[in-house]
Amino acid sequence: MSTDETADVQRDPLYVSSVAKAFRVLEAFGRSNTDLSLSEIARHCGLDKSATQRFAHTLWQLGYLEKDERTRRFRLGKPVLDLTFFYLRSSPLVELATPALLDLRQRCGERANLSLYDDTSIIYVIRQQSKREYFDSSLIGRRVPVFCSAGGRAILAQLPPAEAAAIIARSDLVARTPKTLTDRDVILAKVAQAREAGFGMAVEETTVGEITLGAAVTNAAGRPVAAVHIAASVKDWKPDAFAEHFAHMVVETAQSLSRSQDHIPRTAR
Amino acid sequence: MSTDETADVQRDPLYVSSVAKAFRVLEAFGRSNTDLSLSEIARHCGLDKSATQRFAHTLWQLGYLEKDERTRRFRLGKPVLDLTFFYLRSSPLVELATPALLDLRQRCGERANLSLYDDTSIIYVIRQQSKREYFDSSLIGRRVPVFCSAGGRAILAQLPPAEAAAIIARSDLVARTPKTLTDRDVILAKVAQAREAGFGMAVEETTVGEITLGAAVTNAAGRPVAAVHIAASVKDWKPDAFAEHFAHMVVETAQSLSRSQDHIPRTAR
DNA sequence: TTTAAAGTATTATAATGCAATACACAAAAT
DNA sequence: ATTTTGTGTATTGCATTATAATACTTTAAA
Repeated sequence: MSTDETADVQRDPLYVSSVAKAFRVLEAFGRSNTDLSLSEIARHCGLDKSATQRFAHTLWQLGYLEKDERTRRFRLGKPVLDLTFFYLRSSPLVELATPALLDLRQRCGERANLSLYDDTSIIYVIRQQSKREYFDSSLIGRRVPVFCSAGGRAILAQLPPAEAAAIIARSDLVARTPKTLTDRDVILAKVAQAREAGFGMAVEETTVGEITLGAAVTNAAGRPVAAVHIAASVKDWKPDAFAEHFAHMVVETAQSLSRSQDHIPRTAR
Repeated sequence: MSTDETADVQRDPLYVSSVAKAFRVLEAFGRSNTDLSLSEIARHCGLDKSATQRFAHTLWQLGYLEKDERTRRFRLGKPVLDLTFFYLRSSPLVELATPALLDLRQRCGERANLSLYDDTSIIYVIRQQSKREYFDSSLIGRRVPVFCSAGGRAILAQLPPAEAAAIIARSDLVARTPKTLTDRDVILAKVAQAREAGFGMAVEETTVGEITLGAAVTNAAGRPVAAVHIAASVKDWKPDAFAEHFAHMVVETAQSLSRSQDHIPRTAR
């Protein structure tokens, strides 16, 4: 992304820059929620007309882009879904968590999720939905910053405090709702609180009207790798009551997944 | 994939073959459900040692592959999940179907799914789960052949008979369970039956113990683009009773999604 | 009808990706 | 211990391949 980084990899004889450009084209579709014309793609990913033409064409040949012959606009192709399937299918954690989250949803009657930890964000990988909700929230692959999510704070709480602080420092502390906490120290206090309690909470910080509660899943080495969390409507639950009713279930589920991480034959992380 | 096809694209001056090789590396992970070593990747995708080395390295730099520094084995990276998110988020059909399927699940108490049609297979994109089930079945991105699935047959039934026959002819008619129908004519009869009834059925043809019922979603031009389907246990339902209870709900949901395809502002297909 | 803008096709140039090869390391096998 | 085999990593000269400029075509707007 940064120019320095680009300079670094230019000295790397194994680095094939064409591949990087192809992915910049695919990633352009993250900046728009509609289909894109060739020149829109070029604008989004900063490639010139020729390069965009060649990579869009190649990706289209491979099926990773679809093209509407009438409007000449591109969209992502269905093979991107295959890659996600391969990812999920090969994850022992996802496999174990699937039935566990279904149980959790049935026991608490609210939406139950598993998210994977990735640097400054968490990514939703399993969603056991119970009620209608905001569309984006229902999708696999959604990223949410750690600093303003219940699961993210639970994860930060399992990291050495210095490391957690570094993650926050590296995060883009932008408010997603009017209630998002964006002050570094206030967030760290919330993380400390999560460390104490064994679970994190966030009230309307990522989505208006939504209250969430999460607990971290750790690997055999004690490092957080994921979070189990549940979400409900602020109309149905006051924060205290929510925690009192459900915290123990969420924590239990997360701990049970953490324990099973030890016995997994395939490589952990 | 075929040698002819490769020859074709070699004459295409816009085709960047490095990109294709990179995707062959990613697709290698579809052939295994564990992580892969460099030489295993090479074997799976038919690239030589050097090429595999360079593309795996590049994909790793980009984050699309993760590498366990201890075992030196690769797995897919989390960014592949982002692409699926971008795909799903930009699909008006997925957006509309999400609440519709949740309703459907709640009304019939069984698992409700939306799958997209792609040539000889359908791909699961929304899953509203209700009970524990076979792990693979719970994942987004799973592909199932049209010839042996309820939704697939419902889709074939909406195509001109000649086209449906061509799809079957092109399909790899391999049995997935002891009960999978693999005879061309028997399958076409099932498709005709689905055309008559307005919905398709399959009993233990893709997964042992599972009975499924599906209806096609068509776009404004009347072409099938997806299928709504439900799945239950053969222990709970005999085929006739299953259809009698639920067929109308599934068909209704599919039709309602088909109708709404007209009014979508963004490009349809 | 003109003008602009976007998409598509072509091509000479050299930079880039290529594959052979050499080196390093580990785990079996002897 | 010592060899052998398989795997991962690093290097490099060569020419294939991707590149980017440009010209052409189509579509949309003025």
